[in-house]
Amino acid sequence: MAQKFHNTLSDRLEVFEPAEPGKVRIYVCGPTVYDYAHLGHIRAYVVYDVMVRHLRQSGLLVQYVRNITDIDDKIIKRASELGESPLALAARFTAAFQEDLQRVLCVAPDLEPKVTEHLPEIIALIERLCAKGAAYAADGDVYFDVQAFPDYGKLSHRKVADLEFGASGRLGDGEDQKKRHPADFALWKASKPGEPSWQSPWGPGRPGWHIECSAMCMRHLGESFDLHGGGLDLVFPHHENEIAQSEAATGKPLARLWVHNGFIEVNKEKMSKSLGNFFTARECFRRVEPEAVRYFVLTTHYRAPLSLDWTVGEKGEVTGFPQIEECERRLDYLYSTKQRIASIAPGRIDPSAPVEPELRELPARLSAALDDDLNMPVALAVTADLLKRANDLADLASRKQGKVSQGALTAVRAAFTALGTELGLGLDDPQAFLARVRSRRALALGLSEAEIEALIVERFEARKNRSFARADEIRAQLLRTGVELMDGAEGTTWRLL
RNA sequence: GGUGCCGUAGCCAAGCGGUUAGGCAAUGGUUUGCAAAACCAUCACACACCGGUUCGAAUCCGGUCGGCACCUCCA
Repeated sequence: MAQKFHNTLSDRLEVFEPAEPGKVRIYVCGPTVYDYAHLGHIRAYVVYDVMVRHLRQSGLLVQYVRNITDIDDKIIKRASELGESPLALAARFTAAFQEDLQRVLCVAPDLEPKVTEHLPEIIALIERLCAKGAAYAADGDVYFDVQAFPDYGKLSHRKVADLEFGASGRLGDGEDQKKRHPADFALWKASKPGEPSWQSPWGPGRPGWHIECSAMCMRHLGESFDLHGGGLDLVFPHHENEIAQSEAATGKPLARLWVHNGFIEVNKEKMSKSLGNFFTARECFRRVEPEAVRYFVLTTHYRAPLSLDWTVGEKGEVTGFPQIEECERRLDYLYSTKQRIASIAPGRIDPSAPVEPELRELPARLSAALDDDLNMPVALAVTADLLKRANDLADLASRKQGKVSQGALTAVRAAFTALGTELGLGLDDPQAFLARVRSRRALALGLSEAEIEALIVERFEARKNRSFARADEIRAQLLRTGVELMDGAEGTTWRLL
């Protein structure tokens, strides 16, 4: 089965074929670790996580590299504000980042290289560029000479002549006077006293923003590899510059397929650190299950904008994220369904009954959706179909004399497994997930689980004595506080509205 | 100024030239001591607007309107 992905380089959907059959080498630009990850970061890394999971599920051996940029101007600035050493600050936020991604069930990359561990590679690459005449030193800095690379602009589809220099209003720090051309960018920056620095042929300094990715991806994946990914905002200048400095040095295409994910938007604007309109992953995890955040990312195609809403209280404080809460309810449904399937009694299973062929096709449909430029919303539509069919089976098993086909159950379980391996959904223990969500909601409403349970016991006694009036009174009383009772074959359970 | 993206039924969201995408909400039904959950049905002859191409267009082309992004901080 062939995968198709949108290639930013050609701006078209392309059939994805790894250079080495059966093996895929992927590099995804990781974060600059000067703060906690926000939802935009989570979106990006969940998208590439689904991609990696899907490629692996398709039988490919994937080598997944995602860097950590642990030295940079913003890290230095934040560290000095906090009175912390830049490296300590970076280490702290690296750990937080890894923890956040783990909570949204992202598989760890095979390698997570750090800039500070690749200074020799970075310096060697800059020297190589200088030797080729593609870079020049100026007063302790080294710049890439854009005019020496005729292909400059091929990724972002723009011409150097068309660039509006200073459009973002960030020029004038003195760098432009050292540059031969305004589009030239720093490969190496001389350090100021007190800043972290490394020795180099140009004096003490630190790497520019783009060179580290070129050095690290080529170090770990070779001078040419299959797929390079990142956020849409990295297309220009970051990835354009990566291409320029890598290809100017090697003469080979850096990556064949360039994939970019869209932004999370707030009030139709991009969520970003600079606009200050972001929510950290941690803030969200306090209100919803991390897996619901993951599900939320899957609800929209990865290249389209994903718009985030939230509710506010009287003091203007954030009280919730309705869309993500909705995703949590979908996961509630998913886990309840899984639990229902798991609890079908052996006596209710008919080993010889036939299986609807549609049930067996579910994993293939899931896979086909992802083959098509990682169409996650369609994968969720397949998921909805699975859950409906699974509940149908569970309903059948709970009917008088009802029996379900062993083959159907096997097919449903296989589909659940595919859901976990391809989308990373439903990997938790159903009971644990459902109990956790319920407890958190009860806490948010200020309800005591023990009191609820006590009332359920009282109601059970009332019902046993056929005192339905009292039973209904308890139901109504709990309902007023937001607790809904559900009488099932195995006793009464409850949930929060 | 340059380069792109988006506008789909009450809300969210697929779609890439011809067959019911899907979800949420709402309403009706099956089920239940009463409920909920679950399932079924309806809402759905929707595709910003105006032209054009085509046997056929949400989908292709041209234009208009509205919104957004990038043009050296960004996932």
